[in-house]
Amino acid sequence: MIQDLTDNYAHLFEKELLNEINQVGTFKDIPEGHKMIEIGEYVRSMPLLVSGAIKILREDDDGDELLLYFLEKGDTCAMTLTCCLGQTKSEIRAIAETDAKLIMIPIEKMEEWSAKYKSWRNFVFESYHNRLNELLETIDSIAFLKMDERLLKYLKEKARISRDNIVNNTHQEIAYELHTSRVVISRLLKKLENLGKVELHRNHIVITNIN
Amino acid sequence: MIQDLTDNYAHLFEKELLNEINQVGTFKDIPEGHKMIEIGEYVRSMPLLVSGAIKILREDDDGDELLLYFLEKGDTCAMTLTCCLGQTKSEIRAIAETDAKLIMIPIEKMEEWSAKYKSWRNFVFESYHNRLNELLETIDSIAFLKMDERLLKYLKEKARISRDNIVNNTHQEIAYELHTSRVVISRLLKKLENLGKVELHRNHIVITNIN
DNA sequence: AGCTATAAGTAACAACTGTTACATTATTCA
DNA sequence: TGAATAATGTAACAGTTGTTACTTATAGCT
Repeated sequence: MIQDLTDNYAHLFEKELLNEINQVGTFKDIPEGHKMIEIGEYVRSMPLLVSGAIKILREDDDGDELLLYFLEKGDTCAMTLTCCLGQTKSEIRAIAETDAKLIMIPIEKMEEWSAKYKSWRNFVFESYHNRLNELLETIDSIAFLKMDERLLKYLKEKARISRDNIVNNTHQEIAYELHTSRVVISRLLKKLENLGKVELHRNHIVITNIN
Repeated sequence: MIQDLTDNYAHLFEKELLNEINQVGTFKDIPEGHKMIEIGEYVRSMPLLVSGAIKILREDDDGDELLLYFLEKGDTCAMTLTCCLGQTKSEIRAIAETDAKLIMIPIEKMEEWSAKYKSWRNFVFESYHNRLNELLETIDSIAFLKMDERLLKYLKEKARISRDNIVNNTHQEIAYELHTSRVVISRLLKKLENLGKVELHRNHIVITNIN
């Protein structure tokens, strides 16, 4: 675990804090698709993401989903932070987008380290900052873009995360995450294919032109 | 200023911190409509809202606006927090929705107080928490609601803030904040009037049925 | 190979939202 | 008062998105 810490967080935290993390943190391996947090749950520890990607989803009263953003290496879940600190229920669902490794920190340490380590405070503030900006990005997409632009942006983001320009999702799955219907996605994807931007296959889409 | 501090923040902060705020904070009176923060600006001090309401707006590349949420008594601007700490440009615009009073705290104190006072850290964390939840609410509205429902929600929120069930805006202004067109708003307002939910007048709307 | 389940393609239509154009009403101010 | 300006009402139409229904294609499995 020392190695993972060093690789990902050493530049952020002072040595003493790294040692503490190493002592009280527990390492976790999460398989792709695993549901890590469900809406309404209480969260008892804070994850530091070491590798992989986590997708964060919102749901409305009818059970309709919406993808908010992805967490990646070096990120932590600001929503979890607020849940831990405020002892409130989770407002979001977290699912492993890829296999992921993370370090879990018991919530008791949060307050202690915030008082003790400037680097920890900065990390927490920075996390909030990043998450606010992600949410603003999401709002921009929903409010200002049409569905075809949102779809393209979504595909590029997915391709970036999988690192091979392939999106391993069915049209139905994409429709869920963008909160629209399968037929709409199929229609728009076909247009994108005609424009030479993607190649459509069963269960996956190849992004041919990343720009 | 002591009085304002006591009324609004005394239950949050320890005595020593209140004294410090009183020493370094400067009191500001803001008239309705005043633009407090513009997108792209650097922010050099942090506002504690004592009375009134501030509206927080997002803008896209074409200059189209969208209302994100309102700040009210006891709130601070989490966006400003991140700007101050990270020395980054503002992602949002802030305009006084009503006359407002606030206390400005120089950013240098942020780090110092975060180390020194638990109550300050809690306040900052709580602010982030609240702002994240406001943004989630905003996302819910845009993503899951149709325009008529968004409009009704908007009117109720405005009425709550003005405390007299009157929304002092033109259809055009409402259209800007919801990022749609004047004609759409006029059309939907007329429907709401026919349903007995509002009374339409020139330059203002009376909410007759708050439920 | 042939059956089954799942994924994707497509047409037709409905609903909602956005746009243009113009009429009507209210307010301001010279 | 009367002209100019701003706000609202309304119709007609266009574009986008959502829905239904059905067809076709593909992968997995016996």
